[in-house]
Amino acid sequence: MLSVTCKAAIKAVIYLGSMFKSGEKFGIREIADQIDENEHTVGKLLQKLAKAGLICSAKGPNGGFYIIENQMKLPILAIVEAIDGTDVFNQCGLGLHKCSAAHPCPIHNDFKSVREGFRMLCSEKTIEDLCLPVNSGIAYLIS
Amino acid sequence: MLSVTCKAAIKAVIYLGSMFKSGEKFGIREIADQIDENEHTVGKLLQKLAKAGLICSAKGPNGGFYIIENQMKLPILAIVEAIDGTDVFNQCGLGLHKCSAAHPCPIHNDFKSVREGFRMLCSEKTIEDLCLPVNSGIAYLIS
DNA sequence: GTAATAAAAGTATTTAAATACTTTTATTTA
DNA sequence: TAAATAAAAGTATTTAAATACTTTTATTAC
Repeated sequence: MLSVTCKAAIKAVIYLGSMFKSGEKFGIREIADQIDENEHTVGKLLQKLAKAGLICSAKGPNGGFYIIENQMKLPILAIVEAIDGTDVFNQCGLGLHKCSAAHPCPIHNDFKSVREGFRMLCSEKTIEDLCLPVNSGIAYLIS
Repeated sequence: MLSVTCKAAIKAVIYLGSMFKSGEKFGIREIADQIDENEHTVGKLLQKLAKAGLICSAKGPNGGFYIIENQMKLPILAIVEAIDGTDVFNQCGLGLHKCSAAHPCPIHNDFKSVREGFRMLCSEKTIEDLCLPVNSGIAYLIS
């Protein structure tokens, strides 16, 4: 569904969100550790997210990544679009390059429902929403 | 969601199914052409499907691949399992190695619904079902 | 203003999936 | 039985994503 990098990005942002109240900034290494993902992959993706305005970053001593109130309100759709693009939400279930209601593949409608369900999930859940269960200890970013 | 190879496999089997009544056999090249997929990829995948008993094959002159009545009754789930395995139906939406109701990721339940929707689609739709719209010209295997 | 810190940026390597190529085996037909 | 055909099988290459490494830039603190 989503690339490894994109799933890591969502976890990274939820991690920053769950630490929002601390007012601290977090380094690449620490974030990677907390979400059990590759440090280099996390470094690159944090850069992209910062450039896209989905998180904030600060260079130098006591620098790192953090998130602000407005960013907490964003749906995870914003992260998916920034990292993987919008293809996930449009691609044909059987890989037809041009699959549409007018020229459908044999599973067009059923797969569309699945895809729409996923899009719904991504557009309805905000970072803030997903931080709640993490902060209350009923959901995790690491196994 | 599914690998390129797996999507090609489903299309290949639907193609064979849609040609079922002809009683003919079809070569790798022809199948690849009809579903607009790479010839080599299709060759490999047809071998796998034949070995898994999801389609039939015959060597030599007038040989090729074909499908029999029983195989038409199989759900496309059988193809997915043979090519991509069962991971698609179990993997965590955020990539946690062990994500469960007891130790869930923040999108556990919502993603589970999406995944279950897809599993439903795969286990309910048989080759036969998906050949119908293709044979009546209202669905396509190629754009 | 110098040293230390940490992200930004650019480049290189690794890995797995996809694609390509080659050889072998089974089957048919003449 | 020999030639032709087509899948089976094995190996090699390519490609894109992931991971690794290096250099640059900005910021802080002394």
